[in-house]
Amino acid sequence: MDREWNDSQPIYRQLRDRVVAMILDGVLKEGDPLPSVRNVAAEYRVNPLTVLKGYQQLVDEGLVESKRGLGMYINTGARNLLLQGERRRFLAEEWPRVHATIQRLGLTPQELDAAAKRRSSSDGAQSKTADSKPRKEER
Amino acid sequence: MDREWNDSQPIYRQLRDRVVAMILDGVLKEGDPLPSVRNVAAEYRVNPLTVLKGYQQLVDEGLVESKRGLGMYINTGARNLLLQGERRRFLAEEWPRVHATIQRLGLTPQELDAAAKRRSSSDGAQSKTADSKPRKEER
DNA sequence: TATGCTGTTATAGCTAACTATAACACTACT
DNA sequence: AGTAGTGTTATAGTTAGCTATAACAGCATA
Repeated sequence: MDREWNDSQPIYRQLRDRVVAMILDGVLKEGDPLPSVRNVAAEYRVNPLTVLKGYQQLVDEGLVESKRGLGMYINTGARNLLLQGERRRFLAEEWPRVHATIQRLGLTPQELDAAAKRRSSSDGAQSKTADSKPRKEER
Repeated sequence: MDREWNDSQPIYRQLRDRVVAMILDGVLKEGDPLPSVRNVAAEYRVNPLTVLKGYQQLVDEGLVESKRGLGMYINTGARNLLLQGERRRFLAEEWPRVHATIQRLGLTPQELDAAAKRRSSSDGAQSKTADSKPRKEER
């Protein structure tokens, strides 16, 4: 399990995204309870408030419901709501930027496919990158 | 012209990314000066320090060189260095995540193509005119 | 020398994100 | 009633990002 956090985005946002991914992947089904705030906080060594903030986003989006003393439960229709909303957001905001980058770098479908497969394993070694230029060290 | 900033990333990072894009697109060529810190700050209504921070990243990456009293100039070999580095970073870090999202949402190539096209109209960075502000271009 | 453009540094203040610690409120189960 | 699990709120402190304002330092040219 990933215990690491991407430095380019707030933790609570990444937390929200992970739950979303789990719902879309069917790991968490409608009616299921989310992992408890305290559990997640302990597991990932993060402040409970941070976890709560991520969960609250999901509540605000109408995806989960909070039952005090019980837990937070995934609403019925959550997955469908996500498939609509996330698709729209991705196509309108994220994909155009990514697409432009792909064009800019001149990446081929072959390269992209290869990189996508390599995903599950942690890519430790990249051998082929030739750093031809000596780096400057002024400061 | 985009005066808007993406809320999901710090401005200085986005600024750095824009310059990188302009280098890759050939809008800025090696040896060219970057738009001055003060100009950019005024144009985008942003603090000069924020601009400087973005530019400093480029210096740290060995892409541009700073000449006090003159300006910041794109190093020779910058474009090549970028094509290497950005490709590696994108394939290793960004693409796997994006690819997973595409899979998860069940997006088809048709939908992706359509969304990609809808973007270039509002983007404008591809045209040859680098700047709306008339700049001195002698060196 | 004076002006006007560059990059750079210094102070100080604001907000968002995250943290630590603690307490409160509710529910289920024994 | 007691306990242990939930979510929730309160207080307070740290850091990163951004801002405003001002000054300092180097280069080119009239």
